[in-house]
Amino acid sequence: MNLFSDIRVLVIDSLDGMVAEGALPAGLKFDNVTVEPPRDAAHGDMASNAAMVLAKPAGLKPRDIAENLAARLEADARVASVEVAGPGFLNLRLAQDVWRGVVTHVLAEGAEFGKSNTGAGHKVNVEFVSANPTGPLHVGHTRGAVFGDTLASLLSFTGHDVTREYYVNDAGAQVDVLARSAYERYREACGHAPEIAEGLYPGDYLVPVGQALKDKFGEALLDKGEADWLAEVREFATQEMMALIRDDLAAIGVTMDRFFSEKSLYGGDKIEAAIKALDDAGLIYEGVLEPPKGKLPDDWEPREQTLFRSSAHGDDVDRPVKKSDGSWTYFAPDIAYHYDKVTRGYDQLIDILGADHGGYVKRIKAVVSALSDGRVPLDIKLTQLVRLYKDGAPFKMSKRSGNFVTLRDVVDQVGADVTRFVMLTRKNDAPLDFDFDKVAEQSKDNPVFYVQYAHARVCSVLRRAEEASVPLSDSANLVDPAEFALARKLAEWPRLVEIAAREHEPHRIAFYLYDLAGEFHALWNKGNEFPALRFLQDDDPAASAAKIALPRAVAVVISAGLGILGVTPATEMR
RNA sequence: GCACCCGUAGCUCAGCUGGAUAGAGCGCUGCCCUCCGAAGGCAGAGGUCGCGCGUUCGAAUCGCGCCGGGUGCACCA
Repeated sequence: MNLFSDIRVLVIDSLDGMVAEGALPAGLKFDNVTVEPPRDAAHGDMASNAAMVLAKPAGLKPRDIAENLAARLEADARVASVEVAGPGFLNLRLAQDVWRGVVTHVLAEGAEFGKSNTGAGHKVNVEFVSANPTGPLHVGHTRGAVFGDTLASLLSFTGHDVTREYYVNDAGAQVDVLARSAYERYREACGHAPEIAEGLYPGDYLVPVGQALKDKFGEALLDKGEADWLAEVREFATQEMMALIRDDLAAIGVTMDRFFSEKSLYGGDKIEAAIKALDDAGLIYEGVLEPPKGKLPDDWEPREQTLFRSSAHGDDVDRPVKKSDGSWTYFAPDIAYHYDKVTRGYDQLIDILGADHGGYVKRIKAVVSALSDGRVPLDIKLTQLVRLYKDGAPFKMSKRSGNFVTLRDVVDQVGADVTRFVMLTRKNDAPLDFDFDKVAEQSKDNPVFYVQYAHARVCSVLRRAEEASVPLSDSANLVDPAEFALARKLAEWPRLVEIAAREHEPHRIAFYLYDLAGEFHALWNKGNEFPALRFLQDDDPAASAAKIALPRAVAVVISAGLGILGVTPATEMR
């Protein structure tokens, strides 16, 4: 149930009625008619722009349309009053029983409230994290992990068939570097001093891998040349790293449905098939790229290469798929991977990348557009930097020394719930400050706490209600403006979910929950001043039951919202 | 030089397929516990929505051009 779309249906029906009676010309499109919560509560519960958007095509004055429409809307039992305001807004006030009904409805629906079937029959693939299997996940990956996982949950909530997928870059030069780094740790385990050359991965996390190699191979690899051990060590170390990464993901509650190996694209004809598909579309040719203007690399030389005409699908320039020596570029397996996704029958692809990969967006979109004939939309979401603060000062990370803050560090210090919520307190494309001290704080400055506290307060009330043998009733008794405001906020939940899912913006859930908690805390405190507004009415179980329905409904929605975010709702916070 | 992202209150940021007098938190000022959890709440001050054109009944939102900040820019993955 979405109260806003319900009322919009009422508006559209009324407009149809006007058409039937000749008050409006036939053939009007009502697509642009909206029913929304007004920014200013003084404008009522809902506002519609119907009269304004229809005035021109209908050749009528907005206010004339509005007044006719208003009279029709007022005939509906749900509508208490309608006023025509400003240039032709319709400001609706709904009957008090509608808001009481919202509470009842929320309680009846429980965790189902706000779910929708807008995504029914839609297969969506969300690819995220996809970090190189060369070490543990760090904070930047954490943001992408939380964002992707939450978006996936949100899309499930709206009925989509969602696949969470991780693309494993297990075929490039970086896994050779991993293998060499692990080999040094292996030598170390065998009693030799390791030589961690410049360019190798220095992190301690490879020490146990070295030990494991020794356990497996004994000292058999020591005398061999690199050519003889590289493949085996690479395979082993990559497996170990993926195990590490899976554990990291599990630590913040992320479970992938599928890990797609880049290596699996080689050897068969996967890449060849993908390139052929492009070729069949006339998008592959041999050519020489122009040097970039204004920034000429020192070693520029014209080279004839196999190129993908990505510029035909929105990219700025064409992109090489083969190097001048005939081997594939890194881009070629990316093409094959997205081709694979397209052929797996998804209706929508979503890639979540770090902002430093912004330069690849157009070419990948070009690939999907070309290979799906424009049928499969690809949305690429970039997640901006996470800036760490500790004791009020920026926390420096140095990749070169292997001294970076890992996902594990963060989760160990502040917990998965807090980490997840905080990662969504900014829009994905805005930089995020992550302050270890602020985030651990239990005060209203900390949005996670603020929302959790609201939920815990409801649970506290319910515990007391049980002690006082207050029966639970789904019928709410709302009288005060603060109570109606809260019910109104609850009614926005399904609409908010719909928008967040459509825009692929899970942060909206976090912001909504913060607002909802704010309305709840306001009402709670009003009970200090006006005892009649307290949820528990002394020695009056029936009155208490009617008052408790509203906070119970709040808890239902907070719980559902936090569920999408992957955060546990706290029942007490002592 | 080109592309993408960002520019909203002193600070950090929201802002709904374009809607009315642009919001929140922090900070600042002043208040509220014989009272369900004050780990909370209420009120006040504070803004040329970077700038300029344009589209529109209506622009923070859409288009174009500037200015400022970030990121990325040939066979490296």
